[in-house]
Amino acid sequence: MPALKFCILDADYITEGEGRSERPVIRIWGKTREGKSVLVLDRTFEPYFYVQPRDGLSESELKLLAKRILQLRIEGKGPKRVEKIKGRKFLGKPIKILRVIVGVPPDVPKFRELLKEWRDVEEEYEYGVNFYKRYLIDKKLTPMGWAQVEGREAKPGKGLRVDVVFEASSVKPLEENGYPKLRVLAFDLELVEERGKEKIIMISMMDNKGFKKALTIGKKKTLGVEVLGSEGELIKRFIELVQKRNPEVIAAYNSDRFDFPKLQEKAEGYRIPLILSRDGSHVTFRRSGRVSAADIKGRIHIDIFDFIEHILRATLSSEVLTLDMVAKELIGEGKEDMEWKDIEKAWKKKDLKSIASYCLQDSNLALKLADNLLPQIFELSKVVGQTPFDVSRHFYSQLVEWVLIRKAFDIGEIVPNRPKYDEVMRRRKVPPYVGGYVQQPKEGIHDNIALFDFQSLYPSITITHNVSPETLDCKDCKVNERNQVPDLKHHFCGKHNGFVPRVIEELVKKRVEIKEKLKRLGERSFEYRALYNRQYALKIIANASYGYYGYAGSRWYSRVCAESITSWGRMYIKKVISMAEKMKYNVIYGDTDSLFVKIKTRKEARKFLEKVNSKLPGIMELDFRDLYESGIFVLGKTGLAAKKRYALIDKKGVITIRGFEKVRRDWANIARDTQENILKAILKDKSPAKAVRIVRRIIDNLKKGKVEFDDLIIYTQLTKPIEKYEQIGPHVLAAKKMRAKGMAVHEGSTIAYVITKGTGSISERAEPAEGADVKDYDPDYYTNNQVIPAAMRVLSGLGYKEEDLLSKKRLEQVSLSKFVKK
DNA sequence: CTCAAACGGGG
DNA sequence: GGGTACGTTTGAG
Repeated sequence: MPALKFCILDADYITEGEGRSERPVIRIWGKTREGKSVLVLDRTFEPYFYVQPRDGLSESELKLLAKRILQLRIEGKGPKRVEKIKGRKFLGKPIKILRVIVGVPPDVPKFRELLKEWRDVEEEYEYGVNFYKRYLIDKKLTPMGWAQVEGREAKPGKGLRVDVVFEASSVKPLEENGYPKLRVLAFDLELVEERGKEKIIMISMMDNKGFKKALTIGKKKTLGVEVLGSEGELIKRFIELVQKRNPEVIAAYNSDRFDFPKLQEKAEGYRIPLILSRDGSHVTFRRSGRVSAADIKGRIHIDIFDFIEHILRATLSSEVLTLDMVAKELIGEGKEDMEWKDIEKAWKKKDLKSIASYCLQDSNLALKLADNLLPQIFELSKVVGQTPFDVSRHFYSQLVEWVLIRKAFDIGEIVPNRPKYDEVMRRRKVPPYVGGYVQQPKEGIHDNIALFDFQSLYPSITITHNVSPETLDCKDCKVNERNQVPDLKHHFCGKHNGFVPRVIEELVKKRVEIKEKLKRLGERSFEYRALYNRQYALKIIANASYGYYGYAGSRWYSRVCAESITSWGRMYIKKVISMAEKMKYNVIYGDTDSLFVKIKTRKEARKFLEKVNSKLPGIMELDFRDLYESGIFVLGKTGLAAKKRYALIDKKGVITIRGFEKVRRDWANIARDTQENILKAILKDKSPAKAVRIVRRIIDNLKKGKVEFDDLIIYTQLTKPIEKYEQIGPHVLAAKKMRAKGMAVHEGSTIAYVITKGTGSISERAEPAEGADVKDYDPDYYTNNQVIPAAMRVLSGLGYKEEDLLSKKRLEQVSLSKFVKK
């Protein structure tokens, strides 16, 4: 029988036929080693879900139940079969279960709905697993892994842009490494507002085969830019070029929420079919979480921002996830300065060259980021067993969940249901349990700091102490065999390995193996990069497993498990801190699984590490991160629960900031700029006194009216029609005033306003920026609600009070020596 | 104190 | 397209 080897890139399903004969077709999109694009069609897989009968049902009653299910009808159509399944378990205990096989995927929730209230039905399971995900799991297929399809080759039908179509009789996973070279195309849009309407003025594209293009609208020919006659023409040309370049991956930055919705809206308006797919279908939007993801059949649309927001954010030192900051950190290359409004100015001046260079720069960065991140996304796909499209949009909790679901299938465990809405709410309302241990920072500026942290503290605890919902408070092991939780009256079984610890242990073991292999490989090799990314994927999933126990939407939710893990965590970090102190080291700050210690040399740091690790049990291990020249540590707002707020400078002068940059766009520029300047004064000039002087000068300027009007404007969006607001915030009242003046404001408008002097609430004193008089602004508001809160985030930790910023009297000489602790 | 609403990324 | 899926902060009341 003809067979073909290919790498799985994406999967989905369609249906064929109608009524009773309607059936699903699984489609797997892939690529061969030789570079041929493949579409595999599998008609052999059927949708199903599980039904658990009421406890204590006799054999004959069970048969009757199965028969009754089989007799259900939806529009004359019944389930295909009902099977009694043996050997399944639920949370470790044997369970009686029926499997209901239906015609097409949408029948699953319909039939479930019909039988869920029945007296003889206890519960239904696995009705919420997407059909194509179900297929990948049941067939043990892994995206970005290889598979062999057997069956018959078919002609690509009309409108199918693939080299080979294969009708499968079977698809089996293969143990092979690597993946084919993929063509990646990045793009970017520029829009301006013209007469109150948004308009796409440019689209740039770039791919990893050297293709580069900027498209714009106009009449005049411009060097290096292709000029189209209208916005519609522009979009059509973009579609044409995408199809011509025929990429496997389409990447952009924030394209789920911005570029594709805009393209879709415009294309619809002009009645242009937005067909970028390989099967002739339009771009569709799939809800995933709170975002709609733009889906292009046969190609992988990766929104780089989504992946960074969900997964990479935690490892980035930047807290601002703009393309500029992210690119600077990941590829060492940022954007040229061009403020958002400058694009509009350039457009009015017909300065196409500037816009094109800006737009191409964005495509270029998106392409480089894709080049950098795709290998990580692909490894995540392999570990989780879900498509790159999906894993790049998942949260940590979802990654963990899919790993667990896959494993559950492999060992015959029925997957617990997602909690219902009420249950999620109940879980959220429960008072929080004690988290990680925080050793209050010794506030101020410190020199010579070494950072240590536990490598995977929580996963290590989960494995070492067998923390799992079904091993909790077991009755079948002796007291001295148990894993007793330090601060709680709970224990975990010492005899039988729990489901979750088993899965996590597998991840950790694989990671250890890979790390061993890495030691023998040159850092430059392709294999090294791939394996490095694999171990990283394993690490982040293992680390997220703890959070999954405490996540309100979890299928394997267990507050006690989460609580127990943090309890052990506190025990271990306290142990390390007290060891450090016994060795006469000064511990500046400790948080959950990390500690900052005053240590001068790397050698000394290593020595300290060795001593500590020799005293830790099992797989618990402390790591040495880095040595820093100096840093400032600041207490959180409450003073009690210290937040993670510190800034460090390493030996090369690179600044790491945590927890300060939280000033958002609905703040006035004056607050944002002030905060930035005082951080610079402290870290670069090491002068808190200078920082205070900066704030005082700004406050003084505010009083004297020596400020730029633009720096006072606050931008807030109307997210619903004005009439629908219950809470009338400042921007809502400003919008009403605008409307009264005959200006067009509607849902989605961004309202620019300033707060003026006078009486009444802040909202009542909000005036639209356009038409407001510079002289009318309220210096007190800008001082107390903008500049001071922004400044105090940094300065409170250095011992300053609000009064210090406000007082006119000369501040006593604050020298660096007061803060630098040698 | 609670509740509603906004932000993020993009332009 | 197989229910729902973020986490944090500000201002009003």
